[in-house]
Amino acid sequence: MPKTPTKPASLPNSADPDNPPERRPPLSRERIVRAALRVMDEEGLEAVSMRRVGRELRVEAMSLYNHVADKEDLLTGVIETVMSDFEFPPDADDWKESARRAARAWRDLLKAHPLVITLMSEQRKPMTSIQALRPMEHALSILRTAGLPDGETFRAFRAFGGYIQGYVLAEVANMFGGQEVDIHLEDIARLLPTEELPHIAASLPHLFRCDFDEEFEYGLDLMIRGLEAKTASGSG
Amino acid sequence: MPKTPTKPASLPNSADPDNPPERRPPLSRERIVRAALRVMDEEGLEAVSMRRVGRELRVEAMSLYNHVADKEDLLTGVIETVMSDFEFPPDADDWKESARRAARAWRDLLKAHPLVITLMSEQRKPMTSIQALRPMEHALSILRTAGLPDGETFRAFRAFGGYIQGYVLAEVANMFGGQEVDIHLEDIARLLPTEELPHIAASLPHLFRCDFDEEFEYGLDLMIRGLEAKTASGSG
DNA sequence: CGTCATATACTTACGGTGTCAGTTAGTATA
DNA sequence: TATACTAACTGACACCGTAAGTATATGACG
Repeated sequence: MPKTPTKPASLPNSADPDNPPERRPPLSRERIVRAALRVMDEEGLEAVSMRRVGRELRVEAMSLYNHVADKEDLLTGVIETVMSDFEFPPDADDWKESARRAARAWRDLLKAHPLVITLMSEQRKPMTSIQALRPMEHALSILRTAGLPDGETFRAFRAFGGYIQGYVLAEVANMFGGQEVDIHLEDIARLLPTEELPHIAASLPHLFRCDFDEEFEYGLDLMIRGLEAKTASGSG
Repeated sequence: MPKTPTKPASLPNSADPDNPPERRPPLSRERIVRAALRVMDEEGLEAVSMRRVGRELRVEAMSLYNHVADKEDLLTGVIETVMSDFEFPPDADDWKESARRAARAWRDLLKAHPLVITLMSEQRKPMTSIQALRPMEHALSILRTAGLPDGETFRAFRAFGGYIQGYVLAEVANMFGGQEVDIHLEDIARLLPTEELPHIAASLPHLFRCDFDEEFEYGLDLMIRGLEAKTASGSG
């Protein structure tokens, strides 16, 4: 008996006296994307399925397709939404300080949703929405004030951007250790061929108890000093 | 008729006169991992399924489980295999040149298998196999010769490593454009709100026709100069 | 009121996924 | 020859993205 509507479920039923209307707010791309982001943050990237997002909104998976083209479109929306949450720090007098602030803000954003970086890595297409481009515009404007020749601004942006993304990726992915994997790393520390990998062995304590904030600043300093040296000595 | 063995298939049949033995080489973790790497390189990350890898080796998916614990283990193996293909460049007299060579080798490796970077981003666990650690050891040994104080070597490694990974990630993921997406980017160039994003608009030509090799060297130079400045002026 | 159009949510179904559990065949040893 | 072991295969389950079709609520217009 496939067609016995035992009850009209409890869906949008405008005239049902006993139970209240119980109208869910209407679906929208915004609500769907936010739900997907929530699921991603709380349960991981693998958990983000159309069915799971639908359940989050108490809706069947196929209903989502009224608002997003497909799953890839949904994930693109997630990236754009995260980008649009970028908090622009106030400009400082010194371009170096402005650059530092922007870099920190960028890192904070990526760390607030550690999986977007994997998402971007999977999508492999440039970000085109205006919200996603605004932080980039901000960064370019700062680098301009560093006195770079016209064609070099974008190079510097790529260099800084690369560093920030790469650093955070290594950080959140636990690529070279970190507090969260201490026990495991201490195990491998025991059976590490110390004579074959002496420098790694020597670095092990720094691998364990590293202050990521401090180390991030260190690399940032490297880039800024390098840029400074370059602008001082003319175009390299 | 589920149980009529019409033929013993053509599996390891030691005594079959008409058709030759046709013995496939025995399965092994190595062969499986290499097959997975091949599928990944040729058909993308999504294509790497147990069934697909099995088909590659003319074997059912479940047979792979005799040699790998699960899919994650297989993918870990892929990463380790790629790492073990790292080609150590000869050391130069100058540590700066050595660092440059190592950085290039690292980038070359990541670009040879552009999807391993996504893979590492997904795995989110440190690399522990000796092959995977050897390139890291090499990098650390170079940075030691730069005259860094003991505790700073690893920081510098993280900074350089972050830059390289991040740059290549942005490069292969087409995050900020590149030749492969020219047409698409030229489209968005037309409808870019130039007055709202002036610096991006000004950078568009560099976004289109950028020389990734050259830009990579630029950022590398930034880091090296920064490190130089730091070692010259004492511990920063 | 009736009726039609539109929008939006639901249902079904297909071929794919990872992998648990059970089966089979070929080989080495007792 | 009997036994044990290894390494392949088979079937099943619960999930996935999504094409195609169906049902219902709402608004427009008579």
